[in-house]
Amino acid sequence: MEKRKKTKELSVDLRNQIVRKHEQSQGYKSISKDLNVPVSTVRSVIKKNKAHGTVANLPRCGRKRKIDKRFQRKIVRMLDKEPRLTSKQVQAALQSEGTTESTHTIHQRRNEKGLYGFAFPDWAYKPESSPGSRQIQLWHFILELLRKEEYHEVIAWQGDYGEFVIKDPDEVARLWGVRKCKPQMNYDKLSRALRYYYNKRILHKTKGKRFTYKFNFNKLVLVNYPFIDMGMTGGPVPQSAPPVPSGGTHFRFPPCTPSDVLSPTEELRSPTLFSSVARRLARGSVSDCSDGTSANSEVEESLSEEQHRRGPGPDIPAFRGPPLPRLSHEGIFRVYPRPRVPEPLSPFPVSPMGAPAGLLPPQLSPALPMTPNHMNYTPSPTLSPMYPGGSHFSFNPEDMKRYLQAHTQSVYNYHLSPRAFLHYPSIVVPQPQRPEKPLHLPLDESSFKFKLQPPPLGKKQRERPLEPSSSTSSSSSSSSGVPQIKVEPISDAEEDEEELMVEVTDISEEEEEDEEVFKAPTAPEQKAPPPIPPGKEEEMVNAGSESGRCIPLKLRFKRRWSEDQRLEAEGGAEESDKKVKSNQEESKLPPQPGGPPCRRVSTDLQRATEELSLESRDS
DNA sequence: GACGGAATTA
DNA sequence: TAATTCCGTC
Repeated sequence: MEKRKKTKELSVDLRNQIVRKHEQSQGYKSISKDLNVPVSTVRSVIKKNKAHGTVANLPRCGRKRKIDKRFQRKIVRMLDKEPRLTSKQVQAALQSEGTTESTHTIHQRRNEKGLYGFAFPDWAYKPESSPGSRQIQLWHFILELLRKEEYHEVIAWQGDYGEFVIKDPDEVARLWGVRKCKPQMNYDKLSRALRYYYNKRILHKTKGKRFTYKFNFNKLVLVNYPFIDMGMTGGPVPQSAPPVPSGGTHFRFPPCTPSDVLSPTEELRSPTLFSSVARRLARGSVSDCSDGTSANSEVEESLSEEQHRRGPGPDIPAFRGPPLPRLSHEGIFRVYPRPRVPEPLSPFPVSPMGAPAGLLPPQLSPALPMTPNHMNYTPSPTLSPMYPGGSHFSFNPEDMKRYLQAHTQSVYNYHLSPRAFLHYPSIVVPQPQRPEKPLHLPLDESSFKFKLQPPPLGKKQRERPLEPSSSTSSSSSSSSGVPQIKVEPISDAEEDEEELMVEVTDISEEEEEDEEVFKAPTAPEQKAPPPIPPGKEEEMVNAGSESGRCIPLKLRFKRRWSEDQRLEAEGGAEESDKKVKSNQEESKLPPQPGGPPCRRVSTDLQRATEELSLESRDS
């Protein structure tokens, strides 16, 4: 197993190197020589990588390449002059010079321009206005509307970073309906779709503001570019940094298997966390991309299935600690300065409406800085990751990197998930506004504070009587000083830390496995188990556990509760100490002080346990 | 209005 | 899989 992991890691690294070299137009043989790998490996790695859409389909070696290079230079020159040229415009220009080139190829050349190898996934190039296209995703459509000035009366950026307000819900819904060929579309339905984004962490609601939502650009970036290697350059990008990523873009090879997603190094940081994450990943990776052609999704996505069950984040309590002050945009701006430069690489092509052919905006038009980073961000209520003047959401990897780096600061401020950064262990998380109580990213397990939380109640559970275990905790919560699974109310101030809490919950929710941990080997069977009546399996487990040393979690809580009540009655001042002790002892010794020996199977006890369970359920 | 479950659809 | 549709609840 160990060995296998190592090989995997090595191969990922190797693959990255191969890809990078290939991106730098190095030939297969040369790569093979440099990296001491067979040419066939190089070929297969590159082939695989192309299949994932992460490497631009670079022209092959040989004569054809030279021709392509010529085209490329031409296109590049053209795009240098006018980055906002659409591929069609480039095509037209080339045609006027007697060269025919498909827009697809121009797209590719555009990708290769200056960054060699970072190709945006196909979805990003979907023609933005292809009426009737059912492929477009709502968030994409929203972004589209947001960047068009003509819709600013309908929907616009407003308030916080990434926050937008739907000024005319009916109109937005209508537009969405038109786009999706759903004439029956209305805001109610549209908003339902938006609400589904809460679980995916793409969007969340700005509480108290009508029709106001907020993008989690972090999530969008990670969903669509989960393999941008954040760690390779590190630190702020110098002011002189080129507007587009140059040769050294760090784009990881997309994982072929879930185990590739998390390198062993990452996993080592918190075996519990990461192995758990990896397990989930192994259950299936989800693509968040509209046409399924693009990069895989990442851990967060795999986690979201649980979040989905659990309900939206904001209702989940956050970690304890004082609310963190919001970072000013200026602060971020200062830390990561960046020249205003044209953005030729936006996945959102210039709208034909926004930039009619032949009437191209000046290079430094307000529409140009269109990256979702803070660098171009000047505090203003109307500003957004995308410049209001009909600009673009940039998936330029360097911008993504800066954006993410800047956002590590704002993780605490903008509802961004610290979990997202687990994928990028090398990222330096600036902590300029740390309170005394540091917010530990769960990289260091020992410093990670767990808070037990019951799973949130679904609608059904809310309506139905509580389960035995939860009724125990809820009944215990009525008496003070009693150990309990604490459910803390979330305040708006705490909301910012919500994500971390979710992280904790994600792990602690592995209930089945947690129970396994507490279980001792089952006692030898004494008699054939009677058929378990439906709905009584749990009781049977509880009862059965009495016969062995198997103490299910729920029963442990019950015992803790009665024990603590007893202690409380005695007025024990060293209660907490005892709790810890008893907790420790509990795991070693058979509990039930004064009760019958654990090994003796008492039918009375069984019955009592069953009754208790039933009672709890009924209450 | 906002939320989210459930069933359904493409 | 990403909505769409409907609807009960807060």
